[in-house]
Amino acid sequence: MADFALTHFLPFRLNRLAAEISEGLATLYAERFDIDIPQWRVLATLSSGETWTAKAIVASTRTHKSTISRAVEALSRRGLIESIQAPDDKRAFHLRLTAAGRRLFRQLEPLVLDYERDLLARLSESEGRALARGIGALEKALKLEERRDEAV
Amino acid sequence: MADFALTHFLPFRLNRLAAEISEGLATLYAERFDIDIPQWRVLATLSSGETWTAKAIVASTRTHKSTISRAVEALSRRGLIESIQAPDDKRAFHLRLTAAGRRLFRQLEPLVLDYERDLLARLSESEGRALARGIGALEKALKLEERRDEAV
DNA sequence: ATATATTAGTTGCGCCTGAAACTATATTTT
DNA sequence: AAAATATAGTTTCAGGCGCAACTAATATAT
Repeated sequence: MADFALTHFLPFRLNRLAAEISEGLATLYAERFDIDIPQWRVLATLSSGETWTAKAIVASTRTHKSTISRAVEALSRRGLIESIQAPDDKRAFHLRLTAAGRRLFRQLEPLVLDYERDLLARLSESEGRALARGIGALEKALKLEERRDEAV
Repeated sequence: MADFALTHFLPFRLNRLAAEISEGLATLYAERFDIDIPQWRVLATLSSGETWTAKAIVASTRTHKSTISRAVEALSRRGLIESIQAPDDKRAFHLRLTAAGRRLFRQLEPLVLDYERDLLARLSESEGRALARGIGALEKALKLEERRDEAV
């Protein structure tokens, strides 16, 4: 029987990579801005300036709706996003960054982009391309690609 | 200012992929064997037949020591692994699968290998190679590679 | 029109996790 | 050799998470 090697097993390797990379990044913005991962996802999603419903953020980020709900509440409490009841559906809310939220995101953005850039800089160009190709293929296989039509 | 797109951001993409893939896999073995992810990692690590200390499993899997401690306790309680005090260091324990543990792993192994195979089968050969290359490069950049000298 | 089913978002609850403190043993320093 | 420091593994505790139940509103079926 061939030996099973956890450290060669794709799900484990992806998990370990994601944990390692996320932890570094999350520590970065937690320390300076007291933002956690779900909150970061909401801010980043809203960063384009468009309004999104919680439902659309859930679909786009594949994060549980209770988690998004709590992140939205925390960000609202801090005045970083605002929430306007949808006129056509009183259950739903159009969310968007406030001026303070945009200001915070402008500080956040270079931080996280630098983090990503520094990480990718440790790969050769062709390794970087291979990574992008492999990840894209997996996303396609799992139907995780961006679906613009999900946004409000 | 260039628009920031969370869905193109490497840490997010890795996280989402890992979550999606792990969840499917973990559900698979949770349902049939009542094993959770940390327990799976311990079993898989011990599957070669060698003995490992908890410390070595922690280093190899990059899982928190309290998590490994609890997984080891649960597996011991179920008689799937045994724990022998190290003669040269009374703080440490040499862990290994029992006969029942080996039996369980023999059932588990084809399940998880099929899962991985089915996943990779949705990629073309060259996409699969790109993925392996990209992941390997990231692991190297983060120094996550297997370190055989950490065992025992 | 009314009843039924579905949907957007929230909340209570139990579980898991990691940080930090702790115990027992080993190692290093003085 | 005693004291100080480090290490293997456990445990307590607080925080975060997902599930499932819930509320309020909307859509569908009869």
